[in-house]
Amino acid sequence: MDREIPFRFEVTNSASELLSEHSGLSEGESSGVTVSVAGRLMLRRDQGKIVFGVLQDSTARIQLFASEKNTPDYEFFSNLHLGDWLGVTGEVIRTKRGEISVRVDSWVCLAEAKRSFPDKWHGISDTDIRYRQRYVDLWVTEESRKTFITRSRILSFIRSWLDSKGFMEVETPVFHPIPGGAAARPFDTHHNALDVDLFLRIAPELYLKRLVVGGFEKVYEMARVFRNEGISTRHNPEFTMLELYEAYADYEDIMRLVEEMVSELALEVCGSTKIEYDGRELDLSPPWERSSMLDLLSQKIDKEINIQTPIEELRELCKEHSVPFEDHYGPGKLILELYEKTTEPELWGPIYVTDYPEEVSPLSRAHRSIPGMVERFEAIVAGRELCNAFSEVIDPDDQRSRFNAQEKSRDAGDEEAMVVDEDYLRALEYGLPPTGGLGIGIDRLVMLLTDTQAIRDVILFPTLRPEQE
RNA sequence: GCGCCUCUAGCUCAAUUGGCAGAGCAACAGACUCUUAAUCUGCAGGUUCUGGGUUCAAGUCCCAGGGGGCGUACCA
Repeated sequence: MDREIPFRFEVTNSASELLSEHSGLSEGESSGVTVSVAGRLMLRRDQGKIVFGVLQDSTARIQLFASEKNTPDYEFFSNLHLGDWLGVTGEVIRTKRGEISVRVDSWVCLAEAKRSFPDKWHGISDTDIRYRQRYVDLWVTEESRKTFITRSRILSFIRSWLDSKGFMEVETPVFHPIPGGAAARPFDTHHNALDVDLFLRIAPELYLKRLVVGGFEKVYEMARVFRNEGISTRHNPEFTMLELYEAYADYEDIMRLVEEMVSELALEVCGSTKIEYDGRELDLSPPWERSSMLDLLSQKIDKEINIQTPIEELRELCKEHSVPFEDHYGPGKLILELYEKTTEPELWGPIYVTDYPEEVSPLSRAHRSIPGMVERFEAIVAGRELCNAFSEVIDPDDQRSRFNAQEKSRDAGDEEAMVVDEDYLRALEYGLPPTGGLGIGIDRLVMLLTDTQAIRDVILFPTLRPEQE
């Protein structure tokens, strides 16, 4: 059946518009209104001289009513395949059985489905097919479509929210000569004309702070970042991170910003600041609880710990709580490991865990009153780390010695330790004002607000091993 | 990386202690003028992920490989 496919089709209404605009029709009544809709044929019920179809567009499903009497090429119409794209023009009616329908007074095939669609009742249960053939999944898995619509709404809400607060969206390089701004293993690549090795960014942080040096006082980027690490329900090698920097602000300002933004976001996309994740309740309304990491840890292991605690004692505690560690770990790293293995897993949140050891936070400014610690916080929401933020290091000499300390641990075997970035130090030498910075994992935020358990469910095309012939 | 589980028709799933590989939907050919996953009749559809092995006989048991899932490690 070779049917000519037109180059365009004029749609007058979406399915959901038709359903709401004609909800007043009574059974068997015709509206007198002629409309044009387009979409995919998802169901077909052949009755002989009449046939019912269900047309789905991006908004809803609406029934088509075709009859031998009204519908041109009726034979062809009743032989359409599930999955075929149609453009239909006709009067809006309500059938005798009460279904709002478009009577097929004229129609055109807009694309033929040459492969048969999945089982119309069961859909696709094989997650591999769902991820690899997302173009089919989106049609047959309602939750999947909803999740990605919500993701889009989340992104546009965040953008307009930040814009309204005077933030400016910027784009910084994806290719980095030096991977920086986070502790992670990068992907590497090569530019032929320049003959230089480059890395895909693991974070946009250092470029964004250069922009604050440049005078853009409030900047943010929705940054796709790349980390060459394992894949799991919570990790995809490429993911989206929101980073923002605000001049003249400290980490407490950022805490207020995060709780305000996230709670308003929840209200917008979930209709409430009280949501449910994985069957558990979560109240996102501000203010969120705050507690220092040392307090939480000390309380958990029932022993007063601080950065002055002797390293032998910390090592003993690690052994005691079966937390693995390596010899080159300093007190700060040992404390962080202890906290992450013993305390963090039991937090549900939302809670701000504040003040981290300087040793594990090379870009965070020294705490104004606690020696050896920095002004940094992570928000734990639904038991997971939602964001990481701090008062930024602004002093170039301080930053240099932090980088040097990172170099040392790199030499000691830490492959993820940061590398000295001379140009970044040069930027700081021109002067960075007090600045608060934030990074939020957008994919995990979407998981939180869509109550999904796998990061693959919120990424349209997650990283998979390529199919083999 | 490591551990456990899994792979049967386009899709969703069966197949007893090892004994002729099946059903529903989709497709194909028909019937039917108000259906709602329509229904009914008929027909067709397979390298049971791949390669070895054990056996009279393997979808089923063993070995190796591949895909996928979950957990764990690294991490956000």
